[in-house]
Amino acid sequence: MELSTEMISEKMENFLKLCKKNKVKITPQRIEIFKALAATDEHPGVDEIYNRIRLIMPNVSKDTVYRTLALFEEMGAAIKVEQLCERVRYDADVTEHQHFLCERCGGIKDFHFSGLRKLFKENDLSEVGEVKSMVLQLRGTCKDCLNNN
Amino acid sequence: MELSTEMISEKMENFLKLCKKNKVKITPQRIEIFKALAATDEHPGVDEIYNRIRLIMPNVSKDTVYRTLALFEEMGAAIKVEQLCERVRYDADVTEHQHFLCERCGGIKDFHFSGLRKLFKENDLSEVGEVKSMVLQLRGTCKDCLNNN
DNA sequence: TCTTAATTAAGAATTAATACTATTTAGGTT
DNA sequence: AACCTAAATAGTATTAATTCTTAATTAAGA
Repeated sequence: MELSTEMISEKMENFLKLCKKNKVKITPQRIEIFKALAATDEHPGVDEIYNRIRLIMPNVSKDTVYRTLALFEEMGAAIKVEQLCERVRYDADVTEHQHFLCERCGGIKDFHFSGLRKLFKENDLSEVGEVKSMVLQLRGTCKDCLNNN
Repeated sequence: MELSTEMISEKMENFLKLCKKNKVKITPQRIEIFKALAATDEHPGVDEIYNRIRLIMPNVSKDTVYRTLALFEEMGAAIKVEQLCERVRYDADVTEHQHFLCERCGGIKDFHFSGLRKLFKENDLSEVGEVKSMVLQLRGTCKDCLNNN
């Protein structure tokens, strides 16, 4: 679903303010990339943005798209859809539990979060679709890292 | 933290049963890889397993480690730590919301889940560490896919 | 022991993401 | 309005995770 023009221009104004606040140069590339991102609710990836931008600016490099999107996140103009774990990692514990990722040491600790199922029943998700699984992950600093510092 | 020997051999027995149940051949590589995985609670990645196995079997290929871990997941002998999103994706909506990933079309829909903060207060996570952020993602089939089929 | 489909090692191929470098440009300053 | 400089960009190279290919090996049932 594409968003309305008014909606987008409002977002664009806000974006330009954010750029000035952050002393970030307003370039045609940045404007087009933001416009492409703000015009959709499809949570596009780098390639989708890149392909769209190339129609208007045939010479943008993919590197620019990567850099620009990362910049938008830093500025608070966009968020990255959570990738909970950069690399594939495995766990021989197949019972139900949740994962805590330590941002300092990169380790993962298991924990049990109670009340999730109950909460799940209380929220009506039929408008979204048929939910098959749910993932809850936490991030922060693990106890070991807190103690060793 | 390494797990106790009894613990591991119990897991190993269960693993061998699973192999037979799934008509999967029991190879020395699979045994060693499972042993390495079951012996730790560190949620190792492919490289960690690979390096450990090479000490015992200097010729295993990384490809075998990849294949074997994926097989373990299929068999139900291990789980993959949730990677919520294979590729980087962005969202211009920076307000608090959750994501629903459609397994059929690959799309992402936004939704709002209420009661999370309350639940968060009710769970004591001080034993794990200092929590800075929390991610809740759902997976399933989105409404559009359900309707178009 | 024999047979065969499954598994493997080794290395090539693929692909997302990042880094490098020479060139260009936004935007403050004359 | 032209000028200056740090920031940004295009184009290309590189890195690193994962997957694929192929020929050789092997587990396990007959």
